[in-house]
Amino acid sequence: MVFSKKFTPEEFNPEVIMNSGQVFRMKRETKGADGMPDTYSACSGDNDIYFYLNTEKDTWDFVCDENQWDFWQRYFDFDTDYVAFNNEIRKYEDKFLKDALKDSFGMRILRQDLWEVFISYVISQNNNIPKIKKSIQILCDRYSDGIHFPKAETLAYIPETELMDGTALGYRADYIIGISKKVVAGELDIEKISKLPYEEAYSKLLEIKGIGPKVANCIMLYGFHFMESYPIDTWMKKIISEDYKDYSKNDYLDYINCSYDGFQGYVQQLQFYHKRKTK
DNA sequence: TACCAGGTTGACA
DNA sequence: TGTCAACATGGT
Repeated sequence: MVFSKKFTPEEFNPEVIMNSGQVFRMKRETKGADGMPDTYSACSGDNDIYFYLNTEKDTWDFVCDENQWDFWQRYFDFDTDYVAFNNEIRKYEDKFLKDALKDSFGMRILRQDLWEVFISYVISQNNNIPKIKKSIQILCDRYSDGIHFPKAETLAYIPETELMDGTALGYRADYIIGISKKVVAGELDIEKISKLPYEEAYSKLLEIKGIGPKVANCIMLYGFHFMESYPIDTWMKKIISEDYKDYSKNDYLDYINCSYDGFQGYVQQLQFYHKRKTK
């Protein structure tokens, strides 16, 4: 079934979203040839969708099972007004952030499948985005149907040597197996953690081997949708030292938390995207 | 060819 | 509590 929605470019831009480092398996399937529009695809849990800009009606047309539409509206966070966030950002004299905003019109923070986010960000540690995408796709090809993400029940029983072989996962394979085993054994309930208050969820995540502060923050933001999470990776460190030279690290974080309370994670996403694009 | 990449762990001061 | 080498591996 097709569901149409009208968006300004400031409200929705899949090109920006899928290249922002928050999601590793949203794809542009066709590079619109012969007057056909670019078509994008996404998959989350057991749900699948594709979508494209309908230039005749000037709508974004989403094609998915009728009973999955609610899921996808939540996934894309369509209930949240990102233009309101942008208007808050415009109030401040922050040149880097304003440039970042212009550069990333249509950014949104997705509500992704918790399990996939968990494993994806364990894979992301000390890694680069093309290689993260590659490893994840190999997992999907080898241990699922090539489209959906492998289940914990599958990953838990793969020998470490096998999981390291040809996947480029390296030492992270051990973490993935460990986490999968805990889920299967019922010792780790990700859904339950996602419903805890911020601080409690964060410290629960840090108890898990393979998850440190950065990965925990990413899971909090991209999985649990705690919009106040502000993951700091090598790029964000670069931004703080190069583009906010006048601040000490603590002063900088105070500035972010005070000025953009409740959507720090969105601000971070704009900054991250912009910095990588203009490197 | 070195250095880097959406870092974390465990050891040691 | 803070610092630091080690960790696998492909991208740049």
